[in-house]
Amino acid sequence: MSKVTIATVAERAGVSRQTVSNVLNTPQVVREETRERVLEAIAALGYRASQAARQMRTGRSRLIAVRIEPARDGINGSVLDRFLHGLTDAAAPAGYRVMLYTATDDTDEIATYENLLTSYDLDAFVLTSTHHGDARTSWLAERGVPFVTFGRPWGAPDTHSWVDVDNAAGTAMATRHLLDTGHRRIGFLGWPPGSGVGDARRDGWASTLAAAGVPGTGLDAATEDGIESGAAAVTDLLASVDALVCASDSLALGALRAARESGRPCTVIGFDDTAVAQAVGLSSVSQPLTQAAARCIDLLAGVLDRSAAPRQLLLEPSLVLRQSAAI
Amino acid sequence: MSKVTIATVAERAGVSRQTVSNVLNTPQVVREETRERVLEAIAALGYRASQAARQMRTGRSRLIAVRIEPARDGINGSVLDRFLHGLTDAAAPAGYRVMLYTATDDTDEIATYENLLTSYDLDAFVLTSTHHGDARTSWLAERGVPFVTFGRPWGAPDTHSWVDVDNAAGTAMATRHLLDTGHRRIGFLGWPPGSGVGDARRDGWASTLAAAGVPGTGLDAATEDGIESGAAAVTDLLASVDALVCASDSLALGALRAARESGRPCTVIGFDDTAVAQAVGLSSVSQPLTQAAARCIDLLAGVLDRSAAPRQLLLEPSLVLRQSAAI
DNA sequence: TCCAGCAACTTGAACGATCGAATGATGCCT
DNA sequence: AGGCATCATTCGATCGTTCAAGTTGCTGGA
Repeated sequence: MSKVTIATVAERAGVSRQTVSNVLNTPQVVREETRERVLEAIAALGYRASQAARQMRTGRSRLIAVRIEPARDGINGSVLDRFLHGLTDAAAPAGYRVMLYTATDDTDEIATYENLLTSYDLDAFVLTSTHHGDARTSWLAERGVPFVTFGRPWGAPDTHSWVDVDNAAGTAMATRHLLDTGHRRIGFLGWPPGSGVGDARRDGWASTLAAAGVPGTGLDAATEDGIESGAAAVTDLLASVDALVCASDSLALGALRAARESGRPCTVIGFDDTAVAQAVGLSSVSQPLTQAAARCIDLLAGVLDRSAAPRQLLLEPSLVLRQSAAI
Repeated sequence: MSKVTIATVAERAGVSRQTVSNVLNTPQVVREETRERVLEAIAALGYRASQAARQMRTGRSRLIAVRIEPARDGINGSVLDRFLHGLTDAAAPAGYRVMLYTATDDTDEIATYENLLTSYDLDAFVLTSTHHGDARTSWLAERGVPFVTFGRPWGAPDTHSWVDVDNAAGTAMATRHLLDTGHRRIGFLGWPPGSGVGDARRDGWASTLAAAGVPGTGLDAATEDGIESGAAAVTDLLASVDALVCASDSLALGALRAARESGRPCTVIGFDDTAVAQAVGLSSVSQPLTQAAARCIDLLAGVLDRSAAPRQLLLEPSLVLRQSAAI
C-alpha cells in the first residue's frame, strides 16, 4: 500500500495530473468519458487527496475551529457540549472537520486566532457565548476572517451571519404555560442585568405577564448562576409567588430546593433542558442545539463564498413539560 | 501584513532558510549568536511556521483525532465530554491540536480512520470506550498508526499504551465507606455482565464485602443504564438492603427514586460524579478525567517516538461524599 | 606544508496538489 | 481550403517547509 498520489491516478487513467485535479475540482470542464475513466482509477487505487498539499496551494484547510470551555464541572457547560456534538455531525457531510481550542478570556482567544490562522490556515471560526461589546467579532471582521456566531451580536449591528435561539420566546412560552395552568403569582429568577441572554429571558417573562394583565412587579430576583445562589436569592420571593420561571436549570434547582426547605409549594420551570432537569423531572425550556449547529454550518457555506450577504436565523425553543418532583 | 515565510525571516536575519529551520527544529547545531539573531527576527516579523508546508514535507500534522459521541442527551455522555475538555487543554501545550469525528459504530469508525489518515495525515488517535473484542485497536495496530486508549484493552494483551481508571477500586472505596459508616446490607446495582467496566465495578463491591466477611450474595441487580430501568431493577432488592453501590449516576438516581417511592431509607452511592450527582447531593465515585486526559497526551509523546515501549497507567478514582438528598 | 576532521552554514531538490498559460483537436463558417 | 473560435487536455511553475548533500573556514596532527 504505497503512497498513491494524483500522479499515480493520472498514469493509470492515461491522462495528466491536471485533468485528475479538474475531475475533482471543476468536473464540468472535463469530457464525460474521461471523467469516468479518472473516477474509476481513483476508486481502484483508493486515492484520496492530500489535505496538506491542497492546503499549501489553496490556503484552505477545510477545518473550522470552535472553542471548548476549559474543563469544569457544572450543569450549564453541557449546553455548549451538545452544540459541539451537533456541529461535528453537521460539518462532516459538508466536507469540514472541527478543530478545538481553549482560551481563558476574549483577549486570549484573539491571540489564539492569530496562532491558528497563521499556522493552521483555518477556514472559519464558530463563536459561542457572544456578549455585549464582544471584541472577538470585530477582530475577525476587520481581518476578513470568515466566521459565524451562535448567539446574536448583542448591541452591535448585524454585519455578520449568526444563529440564535429566541430566548425571550422561551421564557414567554414557560410563563404562558403557567398562566394557562392557573397560576397568577408567577416570579422570575435570573441573572444580574447586562447579559443579553439573561435580559432577554427576563423580558419574555415580563412581557407575557404584562400582556395577560397579571402583575409581575417585584416578583423577580437576580443572582449569579448556581444552585446555592439560586436557593439563597429566591427565599424571600417564595412568600409571594406560587410559580417561578428561571433563567437556567441551576437556578431552577436552587429554587426547587429552597421551596422544599421552606415548605411552600412552588412550580418551577428551568432553562436549557439539561441532563439534570431530565433526572429530577424538572420542566425546562429546550434549545434546538442540534438544529442550531446545522444552521451554523449552512450559514458558513454562504460566508465562505464571500459573495452571499450575511444572514441571521432565530430559532424557536420548545417547552419540555415534566411532573416537577421536589428535589 | 503580507505573508511572512521562513525566507523572509532568513533574509532579515542574514542567514539561509535552512538555518532558520534549524533554529526551530534542531537548535543545538546553530551557534548561540546566530540563534539569537534568528529568534529576534522571528519575533520582530511575527513569523509562524505553516503547518501545511511542514506537514507535506514531514508527513506529520500535529493533529490528534478523538471521537465525539453523536448528539444525545443523557447523564453519562458528560463523562466523555469532560475527558475531551481535558484532552484539548493538555494537547495545546504539547503542540498538538484536537480534531473531532463521529462514528455510529466500530466498523464505521474504522472507515473514518482510513479517511482521516489518508487525507489529513493525522498523527494519532485517542480512543475511548474500549470494550471486549475491540476491532479498532487491532486495526490501528496492524497499520502502525499511533494511538492511545482511555480504557484498558479488555481481554486483549497489553500491546499498546493506555490510561484507565481503576473502576474496581472506585466501587471498593464506596463499599468500604458504607461498611465504615455501619452498613451491613450493601447491595450493588450494575449493568449486565460482559462489559469490562461494568464487571470491574461489580467486582470492587463483591471483593470488598468478601474481605470484610459481609455477605453480598443475591444482593445485586443488573440492568441497562438509565434512571427508569435502574428504578425498576432495584425495587425487589430494596427489601433486603440499606445501602446501594451503583455502576453509574443514572442507576443511582433510579435507585434513589425507587427508595423514596417505596418509603424504605437507603443510602446510595453513584459513579462518575456527574452534574446530576452534584445537583441532587448524591455521593459518587469521581474519575480523575482531567488527569487521565493529560496522561494520554504524555503517553502519546512516547508512542510517537516509536522507540519507547508501550506504557500503561491506572489512575485512582476518589469518593465524593454528599449528604444524599432524597430525589 | 598538507590534509583530515569538524563546526557552521548554504544550496538544490522534493513533498503533492493547484493555478495560469499553452497546446492540440474539433467543428463551423466563409 | 483556410481561418478561427471552442473545448479538452497538457505543461511548467509554485506554495513553504525539511531533507540530503554540499561549501566554507578553521584547527590540529603528521
